[in-house]
Amino acid sequence: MFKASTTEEKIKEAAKSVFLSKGFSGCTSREIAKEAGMNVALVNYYFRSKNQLFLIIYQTVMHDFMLSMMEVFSTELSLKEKVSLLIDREYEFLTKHPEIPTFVLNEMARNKDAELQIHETLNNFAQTGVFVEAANAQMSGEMRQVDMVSLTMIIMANCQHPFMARLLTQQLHGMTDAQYDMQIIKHKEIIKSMILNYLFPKKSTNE
Amino acid sequence: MFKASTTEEKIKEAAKSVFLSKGFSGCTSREIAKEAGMNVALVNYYFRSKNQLFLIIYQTVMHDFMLSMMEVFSTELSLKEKVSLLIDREYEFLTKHPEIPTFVLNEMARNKDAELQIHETLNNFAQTGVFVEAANAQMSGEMRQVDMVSLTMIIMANCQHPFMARLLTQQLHGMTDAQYDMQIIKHKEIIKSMILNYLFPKKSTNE
DNA sequence: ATTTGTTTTAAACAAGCGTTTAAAATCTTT
DNA sequence: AAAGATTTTAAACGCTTGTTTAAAACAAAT
Repeated sequence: MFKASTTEEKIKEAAKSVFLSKGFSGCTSREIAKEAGMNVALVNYYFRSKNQLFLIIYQTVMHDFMLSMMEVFSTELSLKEKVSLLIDREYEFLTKHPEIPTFVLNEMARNKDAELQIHETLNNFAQTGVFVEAANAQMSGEMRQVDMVSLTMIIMANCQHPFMARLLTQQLHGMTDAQYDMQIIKHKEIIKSMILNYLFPKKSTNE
Repeated sequence: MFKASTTEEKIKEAAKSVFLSKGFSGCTSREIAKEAGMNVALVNYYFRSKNQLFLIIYQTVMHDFMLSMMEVFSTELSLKEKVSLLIDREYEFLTKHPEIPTFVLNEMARNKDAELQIHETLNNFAQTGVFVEAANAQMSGEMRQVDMVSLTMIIMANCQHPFMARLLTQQLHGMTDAQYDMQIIKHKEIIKSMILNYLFPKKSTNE
């Protein structure tokens, strides 16, 4: 695997790695410079300050994060298939980047009134038309009457939380890393059927 | 409401409040002292160091957190009723202490190989006999065949995540604090029926 | 009232922080 | 090869960090 060539990319890579694992308050400028294999001053020569560098990293991470949740909505599948595919993609993404949800939520909490907003990604979300699609599916009776907020919460919770609470759950059940990796694969199928059974119940009595 | 009387309790209260909202790396000793209305030296006079004080706070918080998840298991209810009551209690607890899950998971990640373990609480968990109870319920066909790890994960995810991802979800859907508070009340009932429907499905064809 | 012990404070400590400066090293252009 | 511009470094800046010291304020006991 080829690593970054330019100095600027080296810094970004190092910063992303360190920020993701320790958070903004949990690391130092010198730690990032060391990870990038260079002087502290050079980091600031390219990015002016720790905070400026952080903002750039945060934006790219946030963008990837939101994109992973949204690209499914642009497909031509049925709503039920979309939900199923969304869960698959989320687990795939979070297996590669398990620290991202914790990182995003922590930094949003640290920087409440500041520039860590998500307006553009939010607009893209609305433009996919998935809201209208869900409303129609509920009207026709295909889908259970669940508001979009709770729908979002259910999917996010059951996808993200297993990766966020990994340490606690492993300790709680005395599991090794490998065991937990396998558990996650099993768990994905469980929550998928739980969610789909709930959202798209089989008609029982009438019709 | 009466506040703490002794100096030691004042420090503990202040430390708990600051640690919970900002985490260990996100706050300073002087900030805790200020919150307690006193000098920095006095905090160290009672607790020797920032880390020592933190460990005491972490233990009490962790204890409360685990207790909130476990006390339901000691009741004499059926397994289905236990799950239902557990969700109620979790939402009740997390409404009062919404920062605790994030705090616990963050500090576990920061202090991986260190003294933030949970062995005693873990033993109590096994002693409630809920594992045996679940195994029996699965054998008799009363409960779906879901391993205890996934069962734990499902409940934790759907209870804790709405409180952990509050800021993100509010921004995503443009909700006020009051709106989100109401959403949580609605959401609790939704995930309760989703989880119970899944774990204890109504027999359809045979019998 | 004076002594003794405890609690609280102001001030200082070395170390580490984010950031800047100025000089060295390297690359570009002529 | 020399000059100029760019990249990288070592060293320092002032400030904040966690922690300690020594003295002040207070309480209790003789």
